[in-house]
Amino acid sequence: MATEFTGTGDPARSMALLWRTPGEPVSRPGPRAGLDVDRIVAAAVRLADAEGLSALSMRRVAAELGVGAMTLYTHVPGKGELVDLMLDSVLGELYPAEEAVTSGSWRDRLTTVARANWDLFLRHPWALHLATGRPPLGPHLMRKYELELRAVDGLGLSEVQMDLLVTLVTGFVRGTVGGVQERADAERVTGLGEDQWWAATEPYLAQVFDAERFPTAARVGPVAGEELQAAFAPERSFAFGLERLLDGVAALVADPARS
Amino acid sequence: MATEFTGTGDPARSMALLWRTPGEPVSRPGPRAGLDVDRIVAAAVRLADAEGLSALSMRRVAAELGVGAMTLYTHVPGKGELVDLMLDSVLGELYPAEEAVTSGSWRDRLTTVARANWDLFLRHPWALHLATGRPPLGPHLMRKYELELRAVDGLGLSEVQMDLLVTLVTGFVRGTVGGVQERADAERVTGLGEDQWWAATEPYLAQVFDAERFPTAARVGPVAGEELQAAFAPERSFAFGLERLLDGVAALVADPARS
DNA sequence: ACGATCTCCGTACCGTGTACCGGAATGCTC
DNA sequence: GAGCATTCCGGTACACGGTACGGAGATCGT
Repeated sequence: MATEFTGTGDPARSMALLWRTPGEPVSRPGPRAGLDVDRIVAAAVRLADAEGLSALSMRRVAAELGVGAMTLYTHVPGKGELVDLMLDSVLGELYPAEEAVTSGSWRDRLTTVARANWDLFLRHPWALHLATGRPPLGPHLMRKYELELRAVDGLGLSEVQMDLLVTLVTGFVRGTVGGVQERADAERVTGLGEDQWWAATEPYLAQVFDAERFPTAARVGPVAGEELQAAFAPERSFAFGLERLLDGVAALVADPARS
Repeated sequence: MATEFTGTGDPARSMALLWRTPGEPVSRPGPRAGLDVDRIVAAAVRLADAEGLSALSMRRVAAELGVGAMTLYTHVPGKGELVDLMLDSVLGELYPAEEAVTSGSWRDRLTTVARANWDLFLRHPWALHLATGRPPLGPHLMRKYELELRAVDGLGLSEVQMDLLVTLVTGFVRGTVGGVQERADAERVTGLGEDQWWAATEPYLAQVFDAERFPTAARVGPVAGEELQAAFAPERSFAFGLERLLDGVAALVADPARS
């Protein structure tokens, strides 16, 4: 699994691709293209969904499309731009019904935002491993930002507070789903199930673990391990964290001047 | 920058290395080793601190130590185990003064936890890019877990709630510092400063951005961009998020049965 | 002195992103 | 219809990655 950076390509070329700015509309010489950007992006997303970001190589994507590796470079400047396009593409899946983010109580709206991001990361785990310090400013990212801001609009918060709040909620989801996903990824990478890994590790831990040095861990660890290993554990973490977060937001909404 | 997985090696071998279980204490034949695990780990941490996780290759670490690449494999089974050792090693920097996490109000204690994790990730940004679905259960990770649990002990919370809460706070820090760090990383990877990148991108965005479709973004974006681009912006995000989180925790502490 | 055992490491294999260049297909111009 | 600029396609090659393999030399117990 590799971390890819978004926004590593030429900004002009990236923006043109993201917004699908038509090149020359007139008919030009040369053979008709048997391939286009959308098909490449779709194939890359399918591949990354199925086998993870580490399986996403130009050769693999090309093979998936039945073309040579270098053919991709006719349509996409490089892997960096492809990753940008993949991300903006899947962001288009968010909020198919806009009303869900703009109507109801602010608590419901923020829950919708969190849940939507959660689901998206579950569908496309590779998106977690993208470093979006230079986000691909494509149409779907813009729409996402707009709708999430609307979810916190009209609460008497300042513009900066609104931005901070949206970032906080989406960041929380990113962190939480990351913890969940990393366990699943580990299973695929190591080929060992969680229980097998634990069975192989626990005896050695028992040898070195000093319950007198770590009394609280000795007390909490087993209980938490038991309780949070079940299938619904991710839901538990998500729900618990979101409730705390929303309670904190409620305090802010009640008194916006507190921060 | 690559995401590395912790816990990819043989559990038995990994645990023996993490806890530095002595092998055969008697003197054996063969030349004296000119290298040991600690020196390798220290060199690897230095390298990753300075140049990022993507620069961390076995060849580079070996070169740093003035030995051949394959020499490392005499002391460490592979790169996966080396990463485990690196992480547990830097976790040892946390909480040099244990009292800070065990005394004072719970709000102060949790602030200390968050701040300590924040500082650690700033010192060792590569740690953010480790997928810890199978955490290296070394002595320093154990100590970290113990101390962070103590920070939320005695508040009337259940064991599971304690574990969830610690995970929530550290997850929040991870997410927040990630956003900050990714910007700095992007600058190094692309060689473009944030302002240069924005200057190159903004004209294209202006061409395609439709203020009527995205009115809220049009209103909030510029203000937030202005306000949160300054040097202290990371601090702002961190402080804002932590206050919301702690306010939410206060509601839980006041009424532990609510979740 | 011998043999077992250990440290060190050169070579090699496969996989990566992509620069470079040649060959084939196409549509515009004349 | 001929010529040609332009475009698509993809084979080859390079530097770099982790590490399997096996050999050379050092050092100990016997």
